[in-house]
Amino acid sequence: MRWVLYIDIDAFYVSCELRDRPDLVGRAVIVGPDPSKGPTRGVVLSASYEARAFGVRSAMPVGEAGRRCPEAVWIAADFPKYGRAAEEVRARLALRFDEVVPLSIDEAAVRLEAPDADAAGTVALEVQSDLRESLRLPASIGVATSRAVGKIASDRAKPGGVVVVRPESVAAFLAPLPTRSIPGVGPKTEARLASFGIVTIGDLAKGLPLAARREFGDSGRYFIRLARGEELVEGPDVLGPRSRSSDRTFETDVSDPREVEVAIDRLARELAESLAKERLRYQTVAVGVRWEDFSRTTRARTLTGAAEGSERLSATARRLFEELWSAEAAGRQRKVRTVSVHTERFRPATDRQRTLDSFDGPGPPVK
DNA sequence: TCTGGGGTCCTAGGACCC
DNA sequence: TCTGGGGTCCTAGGACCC
Repeated sequence: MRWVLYIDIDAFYVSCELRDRPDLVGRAVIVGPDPSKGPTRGVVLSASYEARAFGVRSAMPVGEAGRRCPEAVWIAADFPKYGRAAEEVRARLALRFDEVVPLSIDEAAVRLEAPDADAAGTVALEVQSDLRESLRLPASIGVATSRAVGKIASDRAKPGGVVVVRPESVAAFLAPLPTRSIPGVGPKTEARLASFGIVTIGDLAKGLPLAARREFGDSGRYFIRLARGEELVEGPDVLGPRSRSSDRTFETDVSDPREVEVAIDRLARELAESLAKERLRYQTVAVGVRWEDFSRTTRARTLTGAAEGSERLSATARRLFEELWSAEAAGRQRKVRTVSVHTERFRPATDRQRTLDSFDGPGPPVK
């Protein structure tokens, strides 16, 4: 019988930091920019369960988190460290499982053949101890026959548990949960469902009124299949990256377009460098602006062929920003909070020597 | 309380083609 | 002269996830 183990590392960034700072185990620890070190527009990236007891949550503005939990120990984020730890987890899982599907930096699913639910649950417990002992990382694991139910089970298993859902119990397991527990249902969809009287997954299992069926379309059909414990079509496994972007939020909102253009140049260079490392060429370039009122505008252009290097990226991005800015200047004239440079439609870079702009200037390429 | 920096997927309209 | 149906590509925006 085929099972899915859905593995989720608890409070991932904090747990990575605690490996280097065992003295902080058991304390309220928050990864993010320390608000006592001056004003910042940052948010909480990860909070230990001790900090969560004070009401601190991921994505909360750090000022709010500092007020809720004054005793917290703050640690600045170290993304390369977390990337390495994620690799360690995947490598460890690959020792035991043929198919390891990374689903985010702190989540992965593996396929398992096991005769019954008890046997699958035993394997999950072994994986959990293995990750704890070999990598010193705490995991929650959901065991089910589909990835989606496995994920929901892993959420219920947090922190540090294992939840096994037998195939015949899927609908009963899900029925009392709020629709919000479904991956893909956020606050907006939850509210739209509630307006039809659908609050729990059990309500969904009964079907949707005609008006709701029209409104939710394909996703509505998916929700109902899930709620009834029917077989689900699993998304494709590992694909290459589909897009890459870099953004920058200004410390204070900006009204001078030249200042934004300087930032765009720098973002384009960073992004081109990261794409070059992965040997990817891009064909679509976009620029996004988040305005002072937090709304967003984007402008995209697809090039006639795949491009690489920062010159082309930067020039295209600047042109898109000019268009976007003049449209705004003709109307509301809001200040810019965040600017982003975005690329997609990738093709592998060729071995042939590329265009001139992969050089930094005359002479041999630097580095 | 005042909201980061990454990403993915979906929808919808218009252009364009057969 | 005014017209169908289907498909793909492109763009913009939105919802959602970690």
